[in-house]
Formats: sequence, structure tokens, C-alpha cells
Amino acid sequence: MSQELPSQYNPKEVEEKWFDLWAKTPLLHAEADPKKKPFTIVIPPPNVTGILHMGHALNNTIQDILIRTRRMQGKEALWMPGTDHAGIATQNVVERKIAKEGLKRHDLGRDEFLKRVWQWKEEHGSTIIHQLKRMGATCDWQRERFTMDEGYSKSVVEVFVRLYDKGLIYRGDYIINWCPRCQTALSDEEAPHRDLDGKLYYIKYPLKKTEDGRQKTEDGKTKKQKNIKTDYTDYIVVATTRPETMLGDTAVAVNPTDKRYKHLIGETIILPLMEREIKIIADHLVDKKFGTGAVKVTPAHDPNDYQMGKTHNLEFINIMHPDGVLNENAGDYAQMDRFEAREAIIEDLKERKLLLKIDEHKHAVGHCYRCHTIVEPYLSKQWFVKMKPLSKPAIKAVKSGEIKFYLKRWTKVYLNWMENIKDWCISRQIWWGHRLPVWYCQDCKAVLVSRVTPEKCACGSTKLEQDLDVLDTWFSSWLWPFATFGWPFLEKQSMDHGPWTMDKQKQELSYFYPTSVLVTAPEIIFFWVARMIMAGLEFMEEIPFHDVYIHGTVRDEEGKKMSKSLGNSIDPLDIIAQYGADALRFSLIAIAASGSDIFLSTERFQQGRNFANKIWNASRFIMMNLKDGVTGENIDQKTLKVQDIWVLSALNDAIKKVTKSIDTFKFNEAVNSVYEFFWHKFCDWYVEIAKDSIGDKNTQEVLLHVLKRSLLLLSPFMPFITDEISSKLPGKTNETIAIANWPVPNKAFENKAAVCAMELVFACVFALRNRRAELNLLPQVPLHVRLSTPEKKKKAAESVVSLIKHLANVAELDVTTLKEAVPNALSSLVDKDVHLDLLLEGLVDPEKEKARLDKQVADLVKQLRSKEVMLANKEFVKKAPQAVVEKEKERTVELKNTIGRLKEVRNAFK
RNA sequence: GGGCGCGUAGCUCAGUUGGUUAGAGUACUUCCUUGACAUGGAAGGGGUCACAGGUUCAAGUCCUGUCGCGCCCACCA
Repeated sequence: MSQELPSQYNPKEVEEKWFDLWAKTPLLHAEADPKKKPFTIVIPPPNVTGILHMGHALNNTIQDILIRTRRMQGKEALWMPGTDHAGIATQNVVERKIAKEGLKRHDLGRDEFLKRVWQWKEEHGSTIIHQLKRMGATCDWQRERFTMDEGYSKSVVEVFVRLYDKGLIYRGDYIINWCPRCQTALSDEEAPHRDLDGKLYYIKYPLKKTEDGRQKTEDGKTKKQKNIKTDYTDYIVVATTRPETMLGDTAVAVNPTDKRYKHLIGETIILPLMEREIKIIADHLVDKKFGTGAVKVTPAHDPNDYQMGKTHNLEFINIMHPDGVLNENAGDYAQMDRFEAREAIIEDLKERKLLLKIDEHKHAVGHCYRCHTIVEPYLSKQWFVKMKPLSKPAIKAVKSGEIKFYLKRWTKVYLNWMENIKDWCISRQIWWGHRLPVWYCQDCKAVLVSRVTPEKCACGSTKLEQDLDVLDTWFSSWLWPFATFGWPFLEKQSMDHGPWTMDKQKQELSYFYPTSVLVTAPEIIFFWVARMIMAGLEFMEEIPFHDVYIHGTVRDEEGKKMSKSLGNSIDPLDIIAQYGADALRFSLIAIAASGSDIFLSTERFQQGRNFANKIWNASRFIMMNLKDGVTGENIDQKTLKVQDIWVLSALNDAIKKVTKSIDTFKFNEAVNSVYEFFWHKFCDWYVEIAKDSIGDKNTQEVLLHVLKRSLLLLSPFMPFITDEISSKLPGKTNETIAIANWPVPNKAFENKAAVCAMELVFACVFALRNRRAELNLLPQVPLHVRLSTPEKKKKAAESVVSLIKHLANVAELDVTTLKEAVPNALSSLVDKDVHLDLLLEGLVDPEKEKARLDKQVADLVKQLRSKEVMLANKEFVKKAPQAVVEKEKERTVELKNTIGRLKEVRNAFK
């Protein structure tokens, strides 16, 4: 006995009870079945400071569709959730919080500050997890991990020590990306370049007079320097976008092949403002074509110049404090902010007539990905991972096809990065994160890298101090696929999802690893995907996943990336509140074609809401008509009607299509197939037809049968509403359909004849509705109709008479095999040799109808001609596939028949 | 500078390895409110598939070029 659905679909009411239940339901078997191939996904750990945005919503919906489908298909489907500690972001959040109390982190001290961060994490860190649950994500929540968990941290330390021992981690002074606001080093990936409208300043650097008081002169100028009028007698002109760095210049460089400057190489220059003597050097790094061909060299503040500084043994002068304020090396400009100093220096140069000109100049400048401050190339002592050795197997894994990207084009992006990989700066000058497992002996200056806190140095000293830096968050994230299982199992870890033993954890890891698929956004390829592949191959000696599905970036209507900072985001939580999580999920997936970017506006979600409403009401209608004992599983095959077979066969098609589309990561196709089937086939046609025999038990069986399977097919996309409805259907077997069985096509229901017969019904009903509209006949007006068909189709036609009568309000319908046209009737071709004549005495203007028919005939003749031309083409007949040619021939015959028939009808009008 | 993607209906986009008359959602027009659903039903209008060449019996689909838009990477200071 089925329960009733409330007459109004209320997403909020429906959804709120389900995520708790899913979270409580064991989604995995207690013991992994070694015979069953698992399906594993690890969730891209969202930033612990994060709140759900559309990107997350899309990402999680896709993963949830995959995991739900595979789970229903009987796989051991594990979805490992969690969050990463997001070092810089989280620290920033907490710093902002204590700033409200008028405090800075140094006021609190490291320990106290970290306490505050943990406190914040306890209070707010699970926000995003709750939001993911609210979206319906069926993760194995009891396995939730955090990159700062005790056990996970041990993996991080283990990895650091192993890489260090292997010589793949080193420490050194290099130019790195420095964020003066966050006051930490950043990796190259964390400092994305953005184009800025900058300026290119041309500055005169005076040459030092030679000993005899004369200056060297140049013989002749080259043609290329026409636009720069330079007095080479007294000055060399350099071009720079960052004039403030000139305070740290220790040379001027020119290209050794540059004829303009050849005679000046080795000469001395007086650095303006600082009045320091610097040399002119020659280096191939200098581009002759850019600016004046002469470049100022600031080895401590530019990566290129750093290179030159090393090769030419120049002095490295750091002119900046870590916060971007100039230091004592900056002379008069000390204590000025870097941009303030720029202005001041320009003013001073102008005053001294040393500024030749300023050009507008667009150039790309690195920005901190957490606070968007312009980063400073900064010379400092940092820790690095040597990447080349790690990248080699990672390149191979993708090239060999062991790991596949969807879409394929991302492979190139990955390989390009991997093949040009640079060493990874992993130390961060912040407090929140994994402290480097490095100690320095205060006595003998030895460096100790250790898994546990060392007690004393080899020299016997106990004065050991741990490195103050912490590791890049991604240095922990890249271990996610195996560290979340407890790797490296050094000791029994406290995992809160059961009475785990180390052995069992090891078993689990070897069962679930490598994982099946990774779903993420394109910008994460370098940060995470590439590094996970390297880590997996290095530490597990196996790839971490087989497939990488890259989905699109969610953008607003103007094509901008949706982000909080731009203020253009549509909040998924608002959409959930307004339309429901099912509508959100449905619409997101329907829009998101394989990997293309997604443009969003609120209206898009109405489609999802409307569909949910349709599902609700159709289900309600079916349920309110069910007799006791109807289960949807006891269809009597012998009494199936044409329409029953047709809908069951269409259901088979839908099952096949949806399953295949999900297998090939074409989620929009999947969702459109099930939408099309449910709404436009099942509801629009079958349910309408079924109303005529709604009292029959078998009709009810079919209705329920199709409904149940439709709900299963829909459940990965719209889990809440489908589970709610299923739970109220008779004969349900599971607590939740999240663990029900995925539907499979039933061959018994495949029947071509029935499908053809139904197509005739559609064509007839369609033609008649059309006529009604043309003739302004209300649906209530009964029609008289004759169907002319060849002998062989007569039986099929007769089998659907009652359907046509019912659907098009036809009072009389004769099926004949007569070929001649009916006078005073409107004829429609409804199949290639089946005509439908609508008898209409006096209801139609013969002249008008004649004209209409003439036009129709003319159109068809045109079509026929072009077909004839095509078929006369020998090449076509020879080369085209047989089926195509046959179809064209059939079509020609069809056209000829129709034309003849229409002419007859036309002439029958008196 | 290099790489990638996109130009299809008013709008947002689908369109499988080339093969009948190019589809959907939305918007628009007309009609339909007696019990599943107006968050609905029926019918309709609307496309030179950016442009120009080429390959082919056949091109929205493949190739080349042009124009427009977008993204990513890069040490032209």
C-alpha cells in the first residue's frame, strides 16, 4: 500500500530529512569484498576556511553522481571526504579575527596563536562539510580526514624525511615569490600573473668620466634606435618597470653582440641617487630589442638579474624589509613603502633630469593567490623540492595512457607543465601548518632532519632549534589519496571509523588504491593533480588514480569567473533555499557540457525546480491510483498493450543511454536523456494514455514499474526528491535508494512492432492537433477520420485505433486499404504510405485548401528533384554506405506517392 | 611570445566516428483552467551553423586562412 504525497512539492521539507539518513547509512560493506572491484574517489579537499560556492557545488554533484551510480551498480564505492588546513588562508582569517581585538599574531606568540587557529577550526572548520552534506553528497563521512590530523601529519613528515634523505629536498638562497602582506614565500603556482597597465621608465645612468677627463664616444648609431634619442656620450639609458629596485642595482647589462654598446662593456657607471659605481657587463640574457637594449641589474630583486648576479659575481643588495618597506640599504628612501618609493624616485630623477621618458607598458605581474597583493621577487633562504626526478615517471604515466584526462586536451596542459617543471618552494613563513622536521644545532650548526624530535646533535650538543617555517599546504595535499588511509602505518592510528588495526588499514589501502577517478577544476591541475601523480608514483610506486575528469569553471553571465572577491557569485545556498538542492544539482549538470565553462544565471535553476515539481506530481498521480498489491514487479506480459510495450522499451533505451553517458563522463547527456524520457515520453504520452485504463491492474503495474526505475535513474542527479518518493512507494526494499540496485534494460520489453505502432499514433495525433489549431477547432469537437493504409500495415493500424480516438478526441475512425483519396477531406501523410483523412464537410474553404495543397506539392516536387539528382550521381551510389543510399531511395518513393496522393486530394475538391 | 578553447534560434547552449528535414532549455505568439502538475498542457514563429577557400558523392562536423571573443602558461627588464 503506498502512502500519499502531499499535494505541494516543498523541497525544503523533502530534503531536510535525507542527508542525515544518508550520513548514517553504511554505504560500504563492513568488510571490503576482495572479489568486487572497488570504485574509489577522493574528494578534492576543500579549503577549511571555505564556504560552498558554485564551483564546489558542481564539483561535488559530479562526484556524487559517479559514486551513487557505481554504488548502485554494486561496486564497493568509497568516497573519502575531508578538508585541507589551507595554511595561508586560515592564518589570514584568524589574524583578521584577532585584529578586531586589536591584536597581531606576534602579540599572542606562536603557541597561543595556534591555539586560536585550532579553536577557529573547531568552530568553523566543518561549515563546508555541512554544506556538502546539504547538497546531498554521499561521502563516507565517518572517514572524514583533515590534513593536520595527527596521523596525516606523520605522513607529511615521513615524506619530507624520505625526500631529504634521497637528496630531493634542499635549502638555499634563491629569488622566490614573496607576498609582502602575508609575509611568506609562495610557490610559482601560488603567484599567478595578471596583466597590468604599467609604465616603462627610461632612466639615464651617467657614465663615469675616464681618467683623462674625456668620455668614450660611439662611432655611428644603428638604424634600430630611431625612436629613442639617446645621448650616448654621457649616459646609458636603461628601461625598467620597477624603478624603485634601482637602489639595489649592482650592474648594467647589455647584449655582447649589441654594436651600440660594445665599446662601453667594462666601463663604469655612477648609479643615480645612490651614487654607487657599477660596471657595464655583457650577458646573452639581455634582449637587444627591448627598451634600449641596456638593462639595470638588481640581483636581489629579479630572477633574471639573480642569474646574472651569479654568473658575473655581482653584489646582492637587498633593499627591502619583508613587509615591502625599503630598508637601510635604500639610503634616503628607507622606511618608504615600495610603491611610495617608486613615486619618490621618479620625482627625484625628474628633478635631476635623469628621467628620459615614460611609456605606457602592459605587463604581467605576479599576485598572491590568497590576498591578491602584488608579489615581490625576493631573495631569501627557503626549502625546495627537486622536481625533475619526480616528474619523469609522472610524465610516463600520462603518456602511456595509464592515467587519462577527460577531456583529452588537458593532457597537453599537464605535460607542458610537467616537462618544464621547476623546483618547488615548500617553506612558508607562517605559523599554521606542518612545521618542517628540521632542527639546527646551535653549537656546530649541523642540520638535522628527523621523523621525531631529536634529543641531541652528533656533536653532543642538546641546543637544537627547530626550523620556524611550515610547509606549503599542497605539500600535505599531494599525499591525500594514500595518507588518508593511514599511510605509512608507522603506528596504529586513531581513526574514528571503526576498530581499525594497522593490518586492516593496510588492506584497505591496497584494496582502494589506486583510486578510480579524480574530479576537479582546471586551475587545480598544477597545484594538486600533477603533484598527486608524482607523490603516488614516488611513495606508493603506483598511480593515484586512473581517470582525471576536469570540469569547467563556473562563470557569471558576463563570463567572469565567479568568486566572492568579485562579488558576482550566485550563492548555491540561496539557490537551495529558493529552489532546492535537487534543482541546483539538476540545473548545474544540465548546463555543464563535458568540460566547457559554465555561465550561470538564477533563471537556469527554475528548469530544475520545474522538473522536480513534475516528478512530484506525476508520482503523486500514479500513487493515488494504485490498488493494493501492485508492486511494479509483476507485469503480466500476456496482457501488455502496445503503449505498455512502447513505454517499457523507451525505458530500456533511457537506461542504456544514461548508463553509457555516465560511463563516458557526459553528465549533461545523461541528465538530458532521463529528463526527456521522464517528462516527454512517460508523462506527456504514457501517463496521458494510461488515464484511459487507469483502473486496470496491469496498467498500474506498468506505471509503477516505470516510475520506480525512473526514480532510480534520476537518483544520482536528484537524490532527495527521488528518495522521498521511493520511500513512500509500495514494496520498497531499502531504507534509501542510495543503496538500491541500478536499473538494467529488460530485453523482454524490446519490441519494434510496438514502437512502430506507437509512432503511427504520435503522427496521427500530431496531425489532428495540428488541424485543430489550423481550423480553430476546440478539443471538445469530435472528429471523423479515415486511415488509409496498405494491407500489410492494416493490423498494426487497427491495434491503435482506440489510442488515437482517445488522444485526439476522434469519434469515428475507419481503417481501410482504399487507395483513392477522400473528397472534401484534409489529408495528412502520417507514415510513408499511410494517409490520414479528416472528413470535414463544409468546415473548410475549398479554394484555400487547394492553394495550400498546391504549395505543398510544389515543395515536395522540389525535394524530389534534389533526391533524384543525388541518386543519379554515380559516385554517390558507389561510395556512400548502402544504408544511406537505400534510405534516399525509399524517401524518393515516399515523396512520389505523397505527391500523387496530394494531387488527387486537390482535384477531388469541387 | 607560446599553448588551448569558443563563434549554431532573441538569450544560454547541445550536436557522438562526416550521412534523411540541424536540436534543447528559456523568451516570444495563439489556444486550453471540470481533479497529477499553470512550477501545467497543445500548436506555432524564429537558424546563410562567424567569414573565405579547400578535401569529399556528401561538411555545422575534417583541413587552411581571416575576423571576433575568452582562458592558461612565460624571467621582454
